[in-house]
Amino acid sequence: MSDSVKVEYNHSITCDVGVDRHFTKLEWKDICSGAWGKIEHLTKVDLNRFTDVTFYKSLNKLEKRYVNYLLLYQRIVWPWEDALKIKFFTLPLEKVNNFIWIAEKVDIYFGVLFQLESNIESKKKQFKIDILILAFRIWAAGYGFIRNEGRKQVGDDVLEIIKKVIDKHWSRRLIKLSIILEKEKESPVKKRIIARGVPKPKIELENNQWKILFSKYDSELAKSFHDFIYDYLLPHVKDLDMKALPQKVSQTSNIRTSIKLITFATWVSESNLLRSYVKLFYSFGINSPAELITGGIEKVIIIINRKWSRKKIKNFRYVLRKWLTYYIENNNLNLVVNTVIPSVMRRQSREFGKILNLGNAYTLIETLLDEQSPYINENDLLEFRCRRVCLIQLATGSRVTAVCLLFKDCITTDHNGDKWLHLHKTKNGKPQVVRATADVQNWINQSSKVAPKEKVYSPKNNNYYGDGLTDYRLFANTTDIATLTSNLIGNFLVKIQKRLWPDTPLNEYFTSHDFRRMHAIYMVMNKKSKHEIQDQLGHSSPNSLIPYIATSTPEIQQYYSEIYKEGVWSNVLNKQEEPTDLELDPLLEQASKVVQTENKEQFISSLIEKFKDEEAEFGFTNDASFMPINNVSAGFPRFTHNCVAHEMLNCGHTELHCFKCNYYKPDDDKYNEHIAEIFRFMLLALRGEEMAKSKRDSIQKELVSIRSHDIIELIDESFPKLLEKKFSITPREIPKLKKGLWDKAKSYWKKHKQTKPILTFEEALHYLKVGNLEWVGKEALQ
DNA sequence: GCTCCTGAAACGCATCATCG
DNA sequence: CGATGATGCGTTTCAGGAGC
Repeated sequence: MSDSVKVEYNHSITCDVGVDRHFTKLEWKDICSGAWGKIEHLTKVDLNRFTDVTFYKSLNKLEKRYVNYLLLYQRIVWPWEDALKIKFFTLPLEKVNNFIWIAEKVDIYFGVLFQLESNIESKKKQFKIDILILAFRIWAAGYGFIRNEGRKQVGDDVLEIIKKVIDKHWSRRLIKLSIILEKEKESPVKKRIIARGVPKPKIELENNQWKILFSKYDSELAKSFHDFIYDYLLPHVKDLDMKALPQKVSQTSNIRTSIKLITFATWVSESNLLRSYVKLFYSFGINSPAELITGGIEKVIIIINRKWSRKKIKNFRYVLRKWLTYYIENNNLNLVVNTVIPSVMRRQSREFGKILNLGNAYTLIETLLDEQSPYINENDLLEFRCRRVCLIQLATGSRVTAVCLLFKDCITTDHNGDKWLHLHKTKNGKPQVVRATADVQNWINQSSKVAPKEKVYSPKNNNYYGDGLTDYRLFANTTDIATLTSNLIGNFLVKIQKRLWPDTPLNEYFTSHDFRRMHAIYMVMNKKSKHEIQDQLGHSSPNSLIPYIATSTPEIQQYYSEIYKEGVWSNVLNKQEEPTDLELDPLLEQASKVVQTENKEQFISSLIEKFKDEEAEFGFTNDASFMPINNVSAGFPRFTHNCVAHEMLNCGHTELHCFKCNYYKPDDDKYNEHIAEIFRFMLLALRGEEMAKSKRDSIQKELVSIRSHDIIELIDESFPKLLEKKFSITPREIPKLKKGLWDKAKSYWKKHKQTKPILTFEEALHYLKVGNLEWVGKEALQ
């Protein structure tokens, strides 16, 4: 009888898994064959004792082996803390289905998990062992991977528990394991473990920031700013996921609802600004809207005008005007925004047109093109992807995010057989199509081979300007969970440039946007039409081209002048100038010698061809990486109320134009200030004359400088108009005053032209006052 | 003027390399 | 295998450039 039982036993169930009992002698013989006598006494001990690690440790080697087998057959279950630390001992894992299953899955998914190392057998072997160790540890805690394997199954909740308990050393294996389980339908796991937390929604971060602010600055003003940001501005954010909102947004009926929709990014930046202003105003002792409106803001503006950059001041005025509009309407105040925060009509000198070191650009491009460059690790998935993103950007002139978010099927073929690249996410919202050269097609093919296998979601309301879509993409970050971001491209570029030129300061490194600039320069040099360039760069306004062509080659200057003629510059200067009569400095002459190649389609190769021999001459040419467009850095404070011209009427382009304009109404008490401003223009005229003599002196920087004689003419016109009509000075006195001021300017120029040729407005005012020039003061005349 | 996006920098933590 | 220090990825914040 016992024989028949044995046969039956061996035949069907072999040995029960996951039951609360010891092994029988028969079972033991079957699974381990031997030494029953040495461990038989353990079968009399209560099973619960074996879940105690200290008890386990007190056992001898053979006795421990018995416990190991209890674990293998899940007769006992250890707590997570202990189970996840079990050292692996050679147990016949193949006897349990759970392990056979996972071993098979490792074979299947290794290539997916390690795309660039799928052929390395040793790595695969080691990885399999690691996963089996981990699987056994989880098993020891009572969990199997699929139904009917083990006491319970590993689900998403269990993975979270393991993640918390597991040793750091093992966490990355757990992550890989979770990816396998996620992909397998037999496993209840739905979501893999993510190494780093998913980026928090930006709205949550903003909420936290406001909370922190209120804990320190719980003022009426902070409350008002907060209400503006949340009650008024937030409902105007387009594509906002309303589930993410912290509370119901209250709609007040008397608020204008017809404002333009803004993006989430704009909302975030204005929220940021207002929070920083709460702190700023607090330091001025201003903590309520009332204090702000009744002179507070003016006090602050005077201080920040000295300290802050123009951009920052502009933001300050802009955002506060926006808030004030809301505040006035919301409280039915009888106030005009412009009187509280007047808009400044100060003429601003603009700086743009980054000068690229084309010699280094050549090196960088060559490195990126080199399939076996020692500077780039093609076996690193991230570097592999980043290299191709940069090249595609270079070849198409697209923006970095547009390339990072590309879909897998971004290339289409038209009826002529031409290939086109679809950039579905662009800055201006309109999808863009550009020609895909053979190079581009090649890079996209290579990328698609290691592209993420799953759809990748790109959230819209976070830091990275996503497209809000879940789709098959060409690129992704190292985990394939999230999209490649501009930040990662930036890191990549810094990394390889550190390897390329370790001694070069970081601020001279190329950024991803420089690829767009290089592309634009290339097109300009190849005499592409403006429309072609606009199309390629996806610009809708010709003005946007200026930053890309305000660099320094003759061809580029040609474009410069054409755009200039179209009147783009009319806001800055009034006199149209022909750049043809400008002297080229030696660098520019070099550039003019660059030979044109006709092969326009293969952009990269011809670009390299072009710069190869010019490397030495194309180094950084000066210390400034930005070219000042105009050498009058204006400083004269002029407010809107001074100009009573209709706002659509362009009242002039420099202060001098304003001074002679009939619509100009200066403040009576600002006579000295106006004289000081004219004084500055006199200095400028003198400087121009001097420069005309020494000619070649840095013509590049003076491309659009105001000619001396124009200035002198303007001074001649504005002097009588301003002084006679606005400040009621008799015509007889005016020539005397003018001559006096000219003399003063000339003597200043003689003395200080080497050390300080240009004065800011405030310096000029100070100089005139302290230099005993009472005779220019109005009081002196009376 | 108004809006959208890039880029620098700081931080925090995962991962790598190495060793006992 | 685990401890340790170094490296570097990814997140977050902020300033200001780019585009219309």
